[in-house]
Amino acid sequence: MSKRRTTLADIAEALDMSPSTVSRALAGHERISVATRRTVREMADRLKYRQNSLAASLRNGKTRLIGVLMPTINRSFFASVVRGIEDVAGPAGYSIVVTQNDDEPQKESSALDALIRAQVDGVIASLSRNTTDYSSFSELSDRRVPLVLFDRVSDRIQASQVTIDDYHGAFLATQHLIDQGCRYPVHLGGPQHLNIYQDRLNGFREAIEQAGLPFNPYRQIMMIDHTAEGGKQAAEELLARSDPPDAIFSASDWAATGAMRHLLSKGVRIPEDIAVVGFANESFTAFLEPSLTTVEQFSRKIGQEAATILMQQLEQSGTPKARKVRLKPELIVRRSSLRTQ
Amino acid sequence: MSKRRTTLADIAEALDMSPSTVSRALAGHERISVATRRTVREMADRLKYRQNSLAASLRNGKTRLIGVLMPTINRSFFASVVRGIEDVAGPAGYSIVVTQNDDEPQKESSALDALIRAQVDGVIASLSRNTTDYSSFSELSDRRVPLVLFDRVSDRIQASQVTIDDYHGAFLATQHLIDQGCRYPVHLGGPQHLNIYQDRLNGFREAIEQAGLPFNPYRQIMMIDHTAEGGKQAAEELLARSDPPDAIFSASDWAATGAMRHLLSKGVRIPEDIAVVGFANESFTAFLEPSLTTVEQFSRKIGQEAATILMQQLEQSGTPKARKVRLKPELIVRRSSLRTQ
DNA sequence: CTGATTTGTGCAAACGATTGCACAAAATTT
DNA sequence: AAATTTTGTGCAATCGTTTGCACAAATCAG
Repeated sequence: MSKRRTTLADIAEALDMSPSTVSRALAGHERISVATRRTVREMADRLKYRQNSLAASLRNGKTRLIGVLMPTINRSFFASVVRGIEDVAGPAGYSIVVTQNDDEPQKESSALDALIRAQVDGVIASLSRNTTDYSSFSELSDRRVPLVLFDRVSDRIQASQVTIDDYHGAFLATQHLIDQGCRYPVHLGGPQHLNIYQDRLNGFREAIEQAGLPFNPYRQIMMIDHTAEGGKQAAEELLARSDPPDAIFSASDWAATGAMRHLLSKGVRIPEDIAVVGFANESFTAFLEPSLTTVEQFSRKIGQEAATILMQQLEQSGTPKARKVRLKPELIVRRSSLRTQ
Repeated sequence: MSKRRTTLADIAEALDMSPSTVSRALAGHERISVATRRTVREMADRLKYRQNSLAASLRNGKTRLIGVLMPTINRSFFASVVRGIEDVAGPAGYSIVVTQNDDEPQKESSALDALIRAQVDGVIASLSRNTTDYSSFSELSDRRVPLVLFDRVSDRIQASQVTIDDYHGAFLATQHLIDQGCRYPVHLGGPQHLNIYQDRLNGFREAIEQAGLPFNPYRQIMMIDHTAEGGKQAAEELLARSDPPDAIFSASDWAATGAMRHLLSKGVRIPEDIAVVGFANESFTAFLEPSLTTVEQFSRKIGQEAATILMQQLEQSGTPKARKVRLKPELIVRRSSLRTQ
């Protein structure tokens, strides 16, 4: 059997021409006669030739590989983003190398290392929860590898950004709760060094203040772990208060779900006693009982945007102008917050 | 600025030695004196050298890249599998290239093409729903690229396989329903040319027959689209019957969820009137009302197993012995099926 | 029919890392 | 002190493609 894979040289030999001609013929170079092009293509087919992109990349400095770095692929938001990236990058002839940081800065930098070694043409990344040292990223810009950040971004890194307007989403959600007659909403927030959680909190506060309602940050903001369990614990704590809230706006669907389950198990009526709104529009939220009002953040679209921007930066050589795109989120009103008829 | 990235030659020049020595020093070659090794490593650090794996791969024929091909990454099962693959492959120094087939055979073969061109060392794949032509896969074996199939596999492709025992999972689920006193369960099945759906159906049938209950395939098996909507439609149809079932075993959690919502909205009590069991243990199923009994298929574990097998085949050169691993699923009993106290 | 283009192809040098072979210097043995 | 082994390093080829330059043959203009 032919142990070695067929190369340009093999085709050349079979056709008694030089590898250069074969290369050009396959590339559709204009100076190669149509006849030769056909012959070469046929022989290439017959020999099942596949370009060795390693060699090609080495030669021309482009791999058509794009690196993706995210906390974990294993969560619907991020998986959707990858999907969105693929939507755009795939048809453009790019392949995707996925790496994860597990919210550990150390894994982040080793993942970036791997991507650099793989000579990816560009990188799309969301920061780890604990990233404080941005030097790993500066290595990218040193090497002129275009970078697009999404969701968890930082202005301290020189890069394009794709985010959703978390502030606006939170504002809409809170305003909606107030519209429904809630007067004392509580926000389940996340780590404030991440812009997304900060923005959601700000939108929450702003909506309350604009409505002229009293606002007590100590009573109306809880920092929690954004899991179902974290939501449950928060709900427990809230119910134990002498003045439980009449609404909960969670920065995540998971915590909202956990809270909701606990409240229901304690006989609290949703939304009559306490209205609940989540964030992310996880696919299952429509099927909860009651169905959960939440904020759609168009994760797939985020990936598409990020990839589009990256593609642009890759095509136009030399122009590094960082772009910032901010998508508008959308409030999805469902039963968990719908008090009025 | 240094436009060009630093290469071995740069380090060699700075240290006034040959690239060969530098290469060996970095690789920790024993014949290089410890002193030289140190000097070289320090200079490499100072110059921020990163190996160009393209060049290295081209030279030694290994890319330390593994290709993953699946219907869509955008579904929790597959995202988890990727996670599992990463768990094993990452620490072993491999990077992952993700491609999708969207259940279209044509995309499947072009994805494989891309992987071949990228010279991946091995491939982990789940077949597209409609794969009938296996020639794209035979190109892999022609090129001696090890292949591990998972979940949706085919014996017509020469490759290792990692699956879960769908038959057993379905059997357990159905047996449980019978234990709970159900006498007339209906199965919501999927496309029978996929082994997984076939196995689930067989497990269902077998459990009924072993229990000595009557079994009418025309009344007790429905082929549906496995989405929430598909489940809802199935439920509608079942309720319209003169003899509605007393249990539903769905081949997916999504259909089970859709069915459950519809049943509840029509005043059917779950599990008293109709017990429901799903398949997959999607993360949200614990939070449905009632919480959904389902079958855990250890998706992350599947990925880990597949990667482990692939790693083995990559390390031991020349031994192609295909392995088949079949994981045991686990029944997760929750309220949607728990009739007895 | 001569000189200027155009057309079609080949040569050879990259791209960056690795490695078999060679060989000098140092260390060891006799 | 000579012979042998060990240690440390360099030379040069190689992996498979691409491409600037060169050049012959064919075509065209005058």
